[in-house]
Amino acid sequence: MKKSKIKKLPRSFYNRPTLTVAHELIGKYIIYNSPSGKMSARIVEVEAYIGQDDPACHAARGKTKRNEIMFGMPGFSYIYFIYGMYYCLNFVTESEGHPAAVLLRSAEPSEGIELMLQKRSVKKTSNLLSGPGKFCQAFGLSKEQNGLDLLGTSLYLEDRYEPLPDVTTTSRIGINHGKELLWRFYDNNSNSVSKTVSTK
DNA sequence: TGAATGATGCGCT
DNA sequence: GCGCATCATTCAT
Repeated sequence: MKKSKIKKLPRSFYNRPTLTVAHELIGKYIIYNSPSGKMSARIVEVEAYIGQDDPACHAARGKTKRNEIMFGMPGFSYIYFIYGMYYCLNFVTESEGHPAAVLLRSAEPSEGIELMLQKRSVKKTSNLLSGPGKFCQAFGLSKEQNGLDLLGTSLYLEDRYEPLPDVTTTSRIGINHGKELLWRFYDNNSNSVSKTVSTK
């Protein structure tokens, strides 16, 4: 077995300001030991959603059955159903009682690509995980995986100590409120980003 | 290359 | 009912 430096991200990684966590998540790896096998991918695009003052955050108008996981401890998965057919995966950040999360928007497939292609057939792998709905479809994530502890053995994130990516910051996508906030982060050198924004 | 649109179901007013 | 942290397809340029 190859000796490479790999470390599962600890609870303390998530228990920090959400914008810091979001920025540092670019270039990290997500691993899912699914019922059909192991899958992993390199994160290239995320967005931050931060409680009280963020009108686009699900938790902005208080705690409900749907968003209660965001009010809990950091380092858990928050998965919600959207537009009648897709799921989106978030990582809960900041301390308990402070609702915030980072939305995983897109990633580059790494291990278990065949498994992903069984759930979602595409011509180019650059289109396999290049969107929040696409990612959950390929990984087979649904409400069953909502509220998983990211320090468990099923779903977790790793730091593989690769060179730090060149990260670009823009406004978030697909929302109607809080558009002015530059809370979207992506790897400027990846071809798997969900939507390119004119950088003029 | 980009704009418009339909699919489809849940949570909240 | 309406709106939604989306996507694939269709049609126009």
